[in-house]
Amino acid sequence: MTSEAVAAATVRVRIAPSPTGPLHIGTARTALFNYLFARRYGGTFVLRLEDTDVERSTAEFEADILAGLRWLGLGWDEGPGLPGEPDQGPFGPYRQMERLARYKSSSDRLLAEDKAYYCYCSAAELDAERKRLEAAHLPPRYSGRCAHLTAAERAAFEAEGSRPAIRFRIEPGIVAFDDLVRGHVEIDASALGGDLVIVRAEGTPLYHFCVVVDDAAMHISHVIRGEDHLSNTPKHILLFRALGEAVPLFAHLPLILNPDRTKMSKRKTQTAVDDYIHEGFIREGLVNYLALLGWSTGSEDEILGLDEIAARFSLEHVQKAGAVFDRERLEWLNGQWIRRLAPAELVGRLRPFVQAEAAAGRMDRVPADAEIEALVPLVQERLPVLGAIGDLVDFLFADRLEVDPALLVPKRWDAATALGGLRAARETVAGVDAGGFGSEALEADLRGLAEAHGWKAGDLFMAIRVAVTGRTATPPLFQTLVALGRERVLVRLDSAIGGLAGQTGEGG
RNA sequence: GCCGCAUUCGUCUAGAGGCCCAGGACACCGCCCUCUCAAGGCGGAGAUCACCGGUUCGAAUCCGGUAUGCGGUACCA
Repeated sequence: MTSEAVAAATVRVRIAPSPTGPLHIGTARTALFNYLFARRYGGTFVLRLEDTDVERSTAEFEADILAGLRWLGLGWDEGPGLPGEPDQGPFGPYRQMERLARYKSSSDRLLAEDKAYYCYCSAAELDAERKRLEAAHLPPRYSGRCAHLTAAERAAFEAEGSRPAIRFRIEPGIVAFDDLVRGHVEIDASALGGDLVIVRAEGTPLYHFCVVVDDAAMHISHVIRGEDHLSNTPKHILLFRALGEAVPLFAHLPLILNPDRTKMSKRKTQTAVDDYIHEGFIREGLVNYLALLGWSTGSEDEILGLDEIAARFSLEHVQKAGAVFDRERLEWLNGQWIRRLAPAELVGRLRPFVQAEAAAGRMDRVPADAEIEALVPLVQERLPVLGAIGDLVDFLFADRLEVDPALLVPKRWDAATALGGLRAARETVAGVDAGGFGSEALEADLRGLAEAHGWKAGDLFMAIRVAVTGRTATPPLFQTLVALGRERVLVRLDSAIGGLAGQTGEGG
């Protein structure tokens, strides 16, 4: 579709998650594409909760989904309000369980027009029928047994106390539509499995029915959703027509895949947006990555913020084939965005992760924001995710350090050399008074020390690094020493010397 | 089984008949930088554009078929 054609129409799109689980990466991406489409063409982005699966829907999942979408920055123009608050928008309510009367009146109308009928078949009967067809290698399909019941037959079922479901008549014919991503699609209605249940015997309406009633009522112009709904689209089109409603345009997005190229699932890939948030992925990184999963700018630009993406977005560059979720690429992009954060901003984002380190006992106190900000230059380019902060700085805020004596001995050294090196380093550090305890002075002195003994500076530095941090990979050593402070450096060097001396059998 | 959709480096992708013996990014490998880890720079390897036929002077790009994969096929969404 050309952008002019889109602009000519009033764009109204929606995301319609079911609160039957935490916000899923796939839902987040579908929401993102809808949001982008609305932003790009000056349209309205609607949020609707599809909570008719009462068994599995919960208020907690609902809260998680709304919070996740907000966290991503995907604000909606119309949708349900917070608990106790009114819904926003002229076409509410936006929770399907609050719209039951509307589905009822729509199904009544279909019934009155004989476009739908009552079906008394039991679950057991339908199951047996399906099994029989399967065994005969035939596609499962409703027989239509209740399609033309007489009033007397109906009365008999009612007398038995059996409660009917409502089925929508699927008339024969070819259903065709022009998908904005896939082009022209045609499906023979005979392949749809027969007349479709739209209301359960127990009285609640089913997804395929609600989605159509609501998309019509909410004047949705473009249905942008996952490819898993492509095969269901003819059912929806038939329902729109039966209801006398305008059929919206459809755009089916490629699926997000597991590494084995099956539809992304919890079993094989981490799917909850929450889990990514807790690992320290930031919204900029996640949004950027998700936008590039199945869409491209058409150019080689790829590090883009939400606003830039919205300005460039169009369905024309949406990919047709499924896309494997690549966590490494997500991490890279996330790191790119972390590096772009202003220091004060990064401190704010880091705070919860630092607090979690303390809560987990890996730090003995929670550092103040100013302390974290002082460390930003040392850590900012070393964080693929915010959660990596602990490994980088926890030794600075831990009273006691566990040091593996084996790590104190650099590869080219033996234990005795390491011991000598650490003792000499201890003396050198002790020789720098508190006033002159800066990274340049320390580096100059320690390099001088290494040279005087004929040691490779890197070896000496590694021994010191392990002694004061317990780790072999850390931020730059001299700045780390300064951050630690003279006294603690001396204490830790002493402790390492003691440990190593014990190892080598030598007295302190 | 039936119906539908898809198929460019391991992965995400650029590509709309000649600019492509296919470009970028992640990952991988080297080198540089370097106190470690990163980051950054430079370079490398990696795709007979699923396959087969056709159209055309010329096809990754158009057409047909085949294969493979995935999705759908519920009184789930």
